[in-house]
This record gives sequence, C-alpha cells and structure tokens, in this order.
Amino acid sequence: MTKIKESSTYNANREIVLQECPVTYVMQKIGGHWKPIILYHLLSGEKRYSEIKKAMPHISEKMLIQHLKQLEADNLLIRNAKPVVPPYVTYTLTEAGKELETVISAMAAWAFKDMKRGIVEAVLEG
Amino acid sequence: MTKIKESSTYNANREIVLQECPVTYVMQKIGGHWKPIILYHLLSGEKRYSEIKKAMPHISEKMLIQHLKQLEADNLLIRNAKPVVPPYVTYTLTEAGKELETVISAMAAWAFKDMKRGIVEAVLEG
DNA sequence: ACAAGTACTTACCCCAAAGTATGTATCATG
DNA sequence: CATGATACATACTTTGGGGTAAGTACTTGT
Repeated sequence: MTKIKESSTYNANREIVLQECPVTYVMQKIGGHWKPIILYHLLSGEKRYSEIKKAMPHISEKMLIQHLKQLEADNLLIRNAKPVVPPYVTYTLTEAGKELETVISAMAAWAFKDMKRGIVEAVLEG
Repeated sequence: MTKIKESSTYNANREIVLQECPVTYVMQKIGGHWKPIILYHLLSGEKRYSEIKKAMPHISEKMLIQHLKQLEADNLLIRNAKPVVPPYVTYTLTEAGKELETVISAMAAWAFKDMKRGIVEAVLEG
C-alpha cells in the first residue's frame, strides 16, 4: 500500500511531525500567542471566566473562549459551570496542565537569561 | 465602513505581551512548526545545510532557509560558509541555542508523559 | 421599563505564515 | 557542452489564525 499523499505536504507534515517530534506535540497544545498566558494565569489556582478576562485585557473574548475550549479539549484544564443565574464558570488546571509548570518555568528561565544576554551585547556594542 | 484602527490591538498586543510574558518571548524565537525541529537536529552538533535538509524531508527549502536565517538573526545559531566551489555551509548552535536544550527536554518529557496519559485513557474508555 | 453584568456565540474580514514553483551562480565531471 | 550538485532567492497563491463587531439568554438593580 502506498502511503496516502492526502492533499499535499502540509497535512502530511502535520501528522508526521506530530508523531516524530515531541516538541511539536507540545507546541500544538500550548503554542500561539494566548495559550501559555492563559495557563500561566491558571497556575496560581482556579479562576472564573471574568477574572481571566480581566487579567488579560488585550485578548478578545472570541480568542479567550476559543482557547479555553481548546485547552479543555486537550485535557489541560477543566471547565466548571454552576447552574446559577448570573452564570458562574470557573476554570482549573488538570494534572497535565499543572505539570506544564516545569516547561513554562524552563522557558521563563531561558527567556530571562536570553534577555539579559541581549542587553549585555547591546551595551558592549554601544 | 469598518476601518481597523491603525494602532489597534494586535500590534499593541504583540509588544505588550512580549514585554510581559517570557513564555511568549520564547515562542517568538522557537515557536512554529519548524524551528524547534531544526534546533533539535542541531543539538547533536554542527551540521551542513544539506544534512539538515535530508534530516527534515517534509520541509520546503524556502521554509528551511527562512527559519535558519531567523534563528541566526535571533542569535540561536551561527552560519559558517566556506568559500569553496560546491558551497559548503554549516550551522552550529550558539551558547543561547545550546541552552535551549533544557527547555526542549522539559517539553519532550512532558510530551511523552502526556502521550502515555492519552493512551491510558483511551484504553480505560475501551 | 430598562440598563448592566455574565458567559458565551456568530458572522465577516484581513494579514502573515506556509506552500508551490522556478530561477541563480559556480565549478566538476562525463 | 550539458548536466548535476550545492545553497540559496524570489514570485505567486493559499490557508488559517486572529481581529472587530454585534447578538443571545437570563436575571438583578434602579
């Protein structure tokens, strides 16, 4: 059986790369502008929708909801809706979500180091 | 006429988020489909262009070059061209690039754990 | 009566990222 | 003298992520 050529490389790419590359696997789940930031805010504990929104003034509602749904689908957080009348919905990290803290920390550590490096170089050049 | 404000959110977002969020800072540098994979291949040592290309059969030349240039500009790798006649160009990680290994390892570790979790759940569900 | 708050949903649009395809310079080799 | 290898460059098209704006359903406060 010849391998399916599906519709051109990029579908092929996605799947192959996903299976081969754990980093890409992670990127699928926490990549993009907003997801890591949402996760970051939830690392400090359960928050309700409006709290997250206030913590991220620059995100649109559409993006926020969309990524919350995605993170839920990816089993990184849990949505909890109380059937009360002003809706009361909270989001909590799952175990998987909490375990991302090590990844996020590693990133943050590297980022700070790299930012410093940038400054040092700028100073040396100037 | 829906006019988009010149300086409206998404440009503002980028900058604000970059300054506020180290994770986004990292994403700018190693995010996307290809960059982490390129870095991964270079973690095992200096490689020439054609070697990287062969190691990543699904990337287009355009994307490969483009990301190599970007990674170079971001000070994550160094391009070394020997002025010989079949061109001989190698790429090596900088210190900053090598230090990404901790980040990439954290990602990989999480990914494998999470993949396993996915399998376990699938089995339990039947 | 009606505005305001909460947690979304939907429709429409734009742009940057990624893909496709082809071109370039140089020399070695058949 | 034409072909192939190497390391790119460039034009052109497509795709999808993200942005804006507006609507929904339900109730509380004034």
